[in-house]
Amino acid sequence: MPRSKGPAQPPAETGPAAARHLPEATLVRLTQYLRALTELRDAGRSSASSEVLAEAAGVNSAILRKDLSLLGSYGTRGVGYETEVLAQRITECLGLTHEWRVSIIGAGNLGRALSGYGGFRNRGFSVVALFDASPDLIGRDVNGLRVANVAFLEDVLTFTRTNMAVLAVPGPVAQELADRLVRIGVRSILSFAPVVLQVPEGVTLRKVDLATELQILAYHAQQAGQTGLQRP
Amino acid sequence: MPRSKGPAQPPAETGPAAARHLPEATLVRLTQYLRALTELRDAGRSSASSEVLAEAAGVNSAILRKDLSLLGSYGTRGVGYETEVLAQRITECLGLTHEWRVSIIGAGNLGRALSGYGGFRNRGFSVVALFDASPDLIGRDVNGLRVANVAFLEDVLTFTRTNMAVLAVPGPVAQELADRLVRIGVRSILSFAPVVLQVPEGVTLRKVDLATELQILAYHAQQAGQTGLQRP
DNA sequence: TGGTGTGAACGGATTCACAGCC
DNA sequence: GGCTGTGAATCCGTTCACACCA
Repeated sequence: MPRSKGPAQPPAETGPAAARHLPEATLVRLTQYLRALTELRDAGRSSASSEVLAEAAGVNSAILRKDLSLLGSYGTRGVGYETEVLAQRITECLGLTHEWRVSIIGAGNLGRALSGYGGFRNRGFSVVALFDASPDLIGRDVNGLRVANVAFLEDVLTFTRTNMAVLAVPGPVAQELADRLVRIGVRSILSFAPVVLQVPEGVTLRKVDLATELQILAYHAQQAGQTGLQRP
Repeated sequence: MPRSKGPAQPPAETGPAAARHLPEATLVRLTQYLRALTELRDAGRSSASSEVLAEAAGVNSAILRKDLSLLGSYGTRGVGYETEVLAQRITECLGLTHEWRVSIIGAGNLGRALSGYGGFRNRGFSVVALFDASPDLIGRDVNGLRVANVAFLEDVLTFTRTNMAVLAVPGPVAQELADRLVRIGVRSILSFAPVVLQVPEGVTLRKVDLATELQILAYHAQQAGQTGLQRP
């Protein structure tokens, strides 16, 4: 579509590239669309309308169309979106065609849970190493991985060509480990440690905080005056 | 709502209550301020400026002052905020003075990790039950809790007076369990299952999706052209 | 003087509504 | 007729800048 002006078209982009900068909120939803598309396709649907797809992804259809329009025109008016084509397009956009090699630092309960999480392998992520500092854990087999000594972190990250790391360690040692990760060249870190981490520009850090999640639930429950089980 | 105009002042609120409706983004930061305040207080600081506090919480000071102003005036001009007083105020606002009784559904790696997570107990959450469907797990002791049979979910939730639940179960059974939780009266659910869950109005559902987090990291890494370790 | 509290400006994201295409 | 794609309007959240106060 030869859009005249408006929100700055990427000037004559070749191929199906486009999508320079996707808003964070859109990114989150794209991953949901991707899952919904996979389910619909596996259920034998070759196409779906924005209404159906939005329902499956748990969002409203207006925002879905808006999001998808950022990737370019991949729907057919009067019909909908081809599940296969669109899934492929989103996969490309998210950078999931590349193989991501993930190391998990910390082989406690959480680290072990993550290393066995099936949702990773399905989506282009391989867990290539699992580290701990405890002699009780080092050398043990966890989900087919041998727990490595975190003293050799740098060597193993290099050897395994790790390009993404998950921090599942206690708060007090998290910053120190993040520093080591950054120094050896890891630029993408997901942290479960309940502390504020400082990383230099150019490193992407995401945080998941379990206590925060419960605290926010508590706020909403309190707001609604729900202090116990609410029989209907 | 008869909103007159402007940013709608709560008309003449009595007592230190106020704070009808805190924005979601503010809630997330309040939990960060709370942690930062606890650390500062434990380090012996009885007061801190917005600048210091923001630094400790990993945000900028303007948004911190804005957030805190929503709770009422708790700072002293020229001085800052009293750590003790402010921590108490935030604790109240978030509804953390009440005791929250959490049941965890699913005693796999993730469920076990969560049941042992120290960050909960410290913040007014007690894990009161842990469930699973597998005969291999039922009856086993995990972090001082006996794994209960999920067949008796309703009875145990009632007995333990559970008012918050965490779903750490495989996707395919998550909706069914969410339905049972809702039916028995649970109104606050945190789900780790990688599926879209439907819950009725009045039930607060939060989702943590590990695959989504990695996918978003992948996007940013790809944007920056980082496909391997980046030596400095 | 130093630092809070807050209107006002700004920017980003969501919703609305419909033109345009199949 | 049905559904996408998208301007316009709206809502929400952040940043700015400064009046005001201890």
